[in-house]
Amino acid sequence: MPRPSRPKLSPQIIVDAALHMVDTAGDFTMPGLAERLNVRPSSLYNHVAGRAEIVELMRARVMDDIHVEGVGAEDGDWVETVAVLAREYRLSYSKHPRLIPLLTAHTVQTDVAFGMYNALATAFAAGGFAPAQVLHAITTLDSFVLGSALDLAAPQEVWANTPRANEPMRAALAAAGTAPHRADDAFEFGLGTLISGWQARSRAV
Amino acid sequence: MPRPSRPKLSPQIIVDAALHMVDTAGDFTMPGLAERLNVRPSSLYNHVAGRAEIVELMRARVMDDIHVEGVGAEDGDWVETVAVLAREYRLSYSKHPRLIPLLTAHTVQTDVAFGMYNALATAFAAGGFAPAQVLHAITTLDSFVLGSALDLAAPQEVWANTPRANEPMRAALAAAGTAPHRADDAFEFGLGTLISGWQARSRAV
DNA sequence: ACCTGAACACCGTTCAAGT
DNA sequence: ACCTGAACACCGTTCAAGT
Repeated sequence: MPRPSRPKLSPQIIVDAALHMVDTAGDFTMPGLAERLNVRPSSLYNHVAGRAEIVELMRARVMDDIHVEGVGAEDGDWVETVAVLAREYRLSYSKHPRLIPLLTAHTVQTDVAFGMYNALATAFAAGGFAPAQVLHAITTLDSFVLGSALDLAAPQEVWANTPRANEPMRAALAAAGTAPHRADDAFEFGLGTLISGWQARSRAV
Repeated sequence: MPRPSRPKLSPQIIVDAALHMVDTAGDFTMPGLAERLNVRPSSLYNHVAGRAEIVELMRARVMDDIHVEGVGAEDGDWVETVAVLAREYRLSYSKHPRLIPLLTAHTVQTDVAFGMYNALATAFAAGGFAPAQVLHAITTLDSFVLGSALDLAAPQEVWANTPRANEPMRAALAAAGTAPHRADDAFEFGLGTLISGWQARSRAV
């Protein structure tokens, strides 16, 4: 069968399949992708430039998943706006935790996330931060969310049975347990810490 | 020349060369490594298990570079201790920024960094945090430092000429400029934010 | 326009053969 | 003990050939 009346492939279809492979296997290859789509590897190149472009399309997919509409108008609470955006940002990552390591391979800062950056800038400016501080605050949140997302992809029993922990560390590990939402709790705690810090610095101005 | 009286290779030598390749080229391959060491690729396997182990050895090299001795004894200021450790932690990453993406590929939490985790646990416990919060605080710092390190590997003109920025964002970008230490400033700002937040929560207990 | 088959350069790894 | 050469399976990509 040389060519069906309707194409068997599209960027859309390819990205879906690649994302599924990453979710289940932690990575993807062009031959593996082709097999999954019942196609020869060379066929993929009729729709995407190559492997790198597929990664970028997955990045865009995740970023587009972030909802910013409506959040954080002029109606006041900049702290709440930042918190909502941060959670939304991380939530979109958490849907495909194993994708994150692939995305950090190049750190190509596409402008896909600009909707969120704009919303954050508005919120921090409303909080009274100077322009230079606004960018730093956004960068801080960005670093924290990305780092937290990497934590999601880590194996569950990260710090299990560890003989080399001292007393405070051992107590901390015992208290945290291996709760399935340990990473979630840690994220909320960290976000709370950042917000407390921003509030303190906002008042200090 | 089949075999010299003294070995031409060692894990030490291999890691040095790999690190140099990553620093200059952003990545390394087994053939490239071998060529640089004037050796055939298969020779490498007499000293390391494979490519993955080389990556782990580079990770260990970076982590061992962190100095924790002496810092944060019982002598009081837990905030200062945390700040020193965070800077030390990030400094060791910043010496090989292009290595970070390779390290995040697996997020293997080796216990190489346990000296620092222990020191952090002691400091946060001294700050009055409950055991469960201690682990969350450490995780927060870990995420933030790792995310910041990735920022270091990013290209310089990250947010250059961007038409889609709104007014607050544009002002922020203009204020920050493309200072060579923009990432450094952002890190210090973020660390300050976290510390303010921890202090606020410490007092609140 | 889009799928295929064959080909290429490259990679990571293994292993018997050498000294 | 340690380097080599040959070999293997696999990968990403190209491109002329088909319809």
